[in-house]
Amino acid sequence: MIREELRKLIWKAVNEEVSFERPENPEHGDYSTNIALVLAKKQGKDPRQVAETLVSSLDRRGLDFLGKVEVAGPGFINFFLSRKYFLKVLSSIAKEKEKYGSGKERKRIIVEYSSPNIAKPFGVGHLRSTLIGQALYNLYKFLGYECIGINYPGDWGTPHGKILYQLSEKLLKGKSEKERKEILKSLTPQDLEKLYVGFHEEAQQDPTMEEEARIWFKKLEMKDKEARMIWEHIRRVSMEEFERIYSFLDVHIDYLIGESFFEGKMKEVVEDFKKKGLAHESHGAFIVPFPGEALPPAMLLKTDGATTYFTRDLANMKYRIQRWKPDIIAIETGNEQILHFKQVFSASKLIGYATKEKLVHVFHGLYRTQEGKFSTRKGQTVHLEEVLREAIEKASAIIGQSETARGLSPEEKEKVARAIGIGGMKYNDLIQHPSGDIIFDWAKILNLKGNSAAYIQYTFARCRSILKKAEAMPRNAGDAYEFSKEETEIIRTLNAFPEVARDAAERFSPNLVANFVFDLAQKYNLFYGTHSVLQAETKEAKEFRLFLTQAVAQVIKNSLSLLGIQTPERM
RNA sequence: GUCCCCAUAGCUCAAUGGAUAGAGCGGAACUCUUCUAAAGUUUAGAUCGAGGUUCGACUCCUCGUGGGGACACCA
Repeated sequence: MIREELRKLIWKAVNEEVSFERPENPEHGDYSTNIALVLAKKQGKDPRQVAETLVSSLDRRGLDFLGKVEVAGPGFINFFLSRKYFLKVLSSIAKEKEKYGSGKERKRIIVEYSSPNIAKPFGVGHLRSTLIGQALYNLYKFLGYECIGINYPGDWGTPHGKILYQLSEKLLKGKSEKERKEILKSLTPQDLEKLYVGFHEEAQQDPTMEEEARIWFKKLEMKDKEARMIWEHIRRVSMEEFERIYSFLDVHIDYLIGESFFEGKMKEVVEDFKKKGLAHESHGAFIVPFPGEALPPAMLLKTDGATTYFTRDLANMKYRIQRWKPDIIAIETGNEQILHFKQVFSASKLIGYATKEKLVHVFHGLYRTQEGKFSTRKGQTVHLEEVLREAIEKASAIIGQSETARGLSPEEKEKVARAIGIGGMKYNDLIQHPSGDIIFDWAKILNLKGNSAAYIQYTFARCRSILKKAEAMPRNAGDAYEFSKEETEIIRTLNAFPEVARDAAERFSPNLVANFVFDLAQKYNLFYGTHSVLQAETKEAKEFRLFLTQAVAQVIKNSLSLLGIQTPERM
């Protein structure tokens, strides 16, 4: 990557770490650094002077990617890439194809994401973790990391007492053994949702239900056969539902390790903390303080001796680090868990479960309506499939009118409609930085114009269409051709892709990739409107533009695939 | 009460401390005998407030205002 080369170049000259930016304005070069401003400040000199001196001392031997280097403004040093290098970018893409931009990091990362709750519906809220997590997984894999994706569903804890209570009271009571089996076997996710919502409504009138639920969970913890059997059915029904949704969304998570998995592993954690004197008794509970860290203490054991999710997550950390020895652990959840993970990470380091591992909590904001809160109670949940179905329908309608899709079979059209509908849903989420709340807006998700997945997919299809109509692909981009402003802009953008992928991974921000690919598509569409590829003025121009078009299609595909979005050939 | 997240155009979002704060939607006006008009062009429109640090602040610091969340027996 050029950024690294330039860094080395400056390092050789002044022994300083520098950062580069890619200026929006092409007049400011392809890369720019403010190093002279920083140095001038330190040395009390004139920044432009410092910049000039630095530029003249650069050892440019053998660096044929570099064009002119100039000092501008208050003392920026602007680097322009050479024509030769621009052509090389295109041939690299042609050669490396889906590998263009990828890396060879030999590190290992665990990404925990999705993690829905058993017995609750998979709403739009859970979608965020699934999509962001999957995109991060894809990104790190692309950079060469060995990725371990973990789905950590909430399949344990008092909420499950509620559903156990509901099932046994409402559906199973007074039934014969055979009937009970039948009922459990034919249980649907909708049944579970109804029972769960029903519990909260009824518990308002009858507070004793909460106590009953606790008793049921206690039974489950005590390995009561009956409770266990019902729980397993609930778990199965939920997981089947989730799997169905994952496969619909084209999401694949390597491991399914739920909270229940750590049931037997928490005693050990409590012992570890006791042994090292890192936890103490307080008001009958057992807590871990964080001296000097401005964190409130976290609870390891409740007064009744039961564990908490803090205990569970510590067991989880210990297990993961021992089993996989990762370099990075990234956990994707809602932002309401920020404090919790600060505590878990700190405690993991205190106790020594984690040492050199980089622990990252990637948190996302919640879905909201424009008016305010999204009330998940009382059936206000928006069902994922409802949204998707509508998105797909809308795409179908447009495909029906599309001239170029005319030759497609109904099955193919359906496939394209799905790619567009699901892509739109994913893009709507990933275009935004994870941390903020996200407004649930039907119009925006269903939007097929402007900044949307469909716009980018459409641009890809345009490229593919041109390439198919061209009789032959040129071997290289034609040296003789002097490219235009629009074409230069596209190459500059293509060159940025490997760096964007790295920045997005490093900052855990898939939205950088989404922004990038939209920008690329926009630039190609601008080019498309001003230049003809197949009817180009000269042979050289045609060859160059075909080569460029091919490169754009490839990089759009690489980018969207990082986001988990498909690129149909025609639409 | 303490801590955390957020605040940018009418709406939804961008912008590793950099050069003229970018897009999309919506509004107004245009461009299909021309490789896919799901496109393109033109146009109006914004950094919550007050201080501070800096050559330079949407970005960093302090104090406010507004929205959301967490803070011992829910996860």
